[in-house]
Amino acid sequence: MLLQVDLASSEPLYRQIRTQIVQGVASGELSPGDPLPSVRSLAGNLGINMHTVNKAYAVLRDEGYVVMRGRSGAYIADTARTVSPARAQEQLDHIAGQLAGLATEYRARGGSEMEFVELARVQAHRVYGTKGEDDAS
Amino acid sequence: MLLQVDLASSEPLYRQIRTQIVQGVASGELSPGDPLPSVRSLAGNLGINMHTVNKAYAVLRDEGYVVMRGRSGAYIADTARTVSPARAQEQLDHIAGQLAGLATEYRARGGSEMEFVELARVQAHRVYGTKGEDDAS
DNA sequence: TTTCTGTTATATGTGTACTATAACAGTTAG
DNA sequence: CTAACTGTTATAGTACACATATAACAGAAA
Repeated sequence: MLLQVDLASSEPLYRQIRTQIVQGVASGELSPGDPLPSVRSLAGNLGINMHTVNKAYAVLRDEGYVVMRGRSGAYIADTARTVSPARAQEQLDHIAGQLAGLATEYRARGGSEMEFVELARVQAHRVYGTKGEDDAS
Repeated sequence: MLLQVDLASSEPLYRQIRTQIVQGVASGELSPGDPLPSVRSLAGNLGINMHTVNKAYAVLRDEGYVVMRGRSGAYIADTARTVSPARAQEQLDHIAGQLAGLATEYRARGGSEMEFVELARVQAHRVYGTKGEDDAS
């Protein structure tokens, strides 16, 4: 798992790190139990401050993506068991709200409903087409 | 077109105003040629500063949603003719990127590709089901 | 010409992001 | 048990975005 940050980006550094970890989980490159580098070592490698990495880890912890184990450090969590049902619902509602917002923007541009759904389908296929080692329960 | 802002929200005021105008365009409540209130009067009605409204209008102008006409004020633009092809492509790429990001978040939660597309379809239907007085060229 | 439009300039206060130094409690390798 | 390393918290400083406030400007229209 190679992490990197773009200092010139308008996206906050801690957000970039958080997103890359989530991408790793989504692609299957990171699995439950996998260890994350320590906040100090990662900060050193990226050339940024320790607290910036710590904030990214804290966000991932609050979102249920990561669990902390004392000195052992941070590990990828089993999201299905770590995240509370209420929190999971919040996150799903958030994604749904975002989708509605994008649909609104798309419609304001004059795009049709069918075109938007098709665009979503294409993007989803791109994302899910990456290293899909997932089981279908 | 009734505009309102939430001072307690984490979303910037100028962004709230911008989004509501776009929503009006999407729903058909606002059509090309419709006038917008002056920055001073709207600021007065909302109880906020003139520059905050002015920033919202400037963003809408840059995005092609609004055109200015000297003293007459601001009017809803004909987005199809006002927005340059290059700018339109940028905006579409932005929406596609956002969709990919949401798909990634969804997959990291353990959701399937089919479920995500279905969620997008439902949200799109909600958005497009609102006052659809659009023509189908 | 007068009035109103959006626009720009400058200044102030607040909140977030990032950095820097320092110390702390918990866990674990030795 | 002890020393070392983990994430965590506290405090402080800088930089930038957001919102406010006051002021003035150029352009278009009543």
